[in-house]
Amino acid sequence: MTTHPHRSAERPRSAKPRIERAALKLFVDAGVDAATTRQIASQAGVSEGALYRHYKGKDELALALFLETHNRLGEMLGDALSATGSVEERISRAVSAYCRLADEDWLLFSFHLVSLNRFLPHDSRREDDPLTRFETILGSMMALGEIPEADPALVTAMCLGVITQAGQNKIYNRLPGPFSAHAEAFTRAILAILFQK
Amino acid sequence: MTTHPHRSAERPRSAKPRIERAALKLFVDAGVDAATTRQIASQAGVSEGALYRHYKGKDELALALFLETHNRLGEMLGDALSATGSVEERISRAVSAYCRLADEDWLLFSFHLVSLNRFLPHDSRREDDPLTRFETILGSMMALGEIPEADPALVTAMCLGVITQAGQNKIYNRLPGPFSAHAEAFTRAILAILFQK
DNA sequence: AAAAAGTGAGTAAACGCTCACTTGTGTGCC
DNA sequence: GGCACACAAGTGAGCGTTTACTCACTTTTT
Repeated sequence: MTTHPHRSAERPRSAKPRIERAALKLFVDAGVDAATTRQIASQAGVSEGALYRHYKGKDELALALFLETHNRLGEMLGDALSATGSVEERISRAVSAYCRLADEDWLLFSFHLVSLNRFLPHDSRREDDPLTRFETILGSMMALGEIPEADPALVTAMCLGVITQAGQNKIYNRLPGPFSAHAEAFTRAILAILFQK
Repeated sequence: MTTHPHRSAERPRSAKPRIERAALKLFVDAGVDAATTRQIASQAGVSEGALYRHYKGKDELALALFLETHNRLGEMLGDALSATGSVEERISRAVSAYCRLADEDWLLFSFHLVSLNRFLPHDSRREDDPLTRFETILGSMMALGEIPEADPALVTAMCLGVITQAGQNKIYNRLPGPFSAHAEAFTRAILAILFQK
């Protein structure tokens, strides 16, 4: 009677979450390649073999953790940006949602940020990729005359850079406090880029 | 008589440059950890031992290649931003110099961009760090009333993000052409962020 | 002829992963 | 309810492979 199908998370029913947290921490601090399966198991307080009951291997574990954020980000951006409302409102909602996701689980989020280089090139321009989503929607905003015409790929990069670089700097401890604290500043900066001159 | 103190680069006097180019390519494509010394040597067309005549090991090689860009960037930003002229002129010069550096040796530049995560945390807030340089100068611009007051750390992140994310996207082949082609757009975006509202 | 650069087989260590085994957990049967 | 059973979860010593690096030696440069 210690385990039910819908038991809440009072006591760890399995080692899986602890393995994931330990892996995340090591992946962010040392990199996926440098973090060893032994370190992950040790940090999680389980044996090395336990990892392989839940994942085929270290790479699959890393990919799963990356996609957890990546896919949520893709959906979230799609929802927020294609909703109704003015451009200002839509951008503001997207930025807020992004920041909320970051604060909700900063470790998971920062792993996504630092490992984009590892996984994104393989993610060859999927339709539901956050970057592609943003670019597509900016393109349609331009076509509708809601924002000035420009190179969508370039504007996308510049707008997203406002937030991603802030995230990087937060990882380097150069930006204190919750990420959401800067949501309004991000929104205004992005709008300034979109409507510049 | 095939080698002089100031012989130009017609024929490789040593394997060092070829090792560096091979390492750069592998480091960018696969990551520093995943690239093996055997691969580097093979790609460079030399034996594995040759690497150790020029560097203590793989890590030192990677760090040297990183610092080559990092230090130049630090000097360059200091020069451009602390020069005379209007804010617009100084920002424009800094951006142009940054883009020129990128185009001059894109491989070396992109290695710097993708490996910031590996080396910057250890680079604990050096005075001549590009990021710190930019932040310091933005702070003094604010103190002089040249740009509106704001959190310098946050504004620095947002401004640099405009360029760094564009660089990342160029690495992912999402931005064709030379990096300098976007210098003017970068400058305008940064100025829009600085002078927003 | 001395020094620097290059060679490549060899080494010790570390890695991801396996597997025979033990432990824990929920289920059907009486 | 109690018990045997099936299966999922966890263990950790051990395996094969790969790795960064060394070193005695050869070649090239000055």
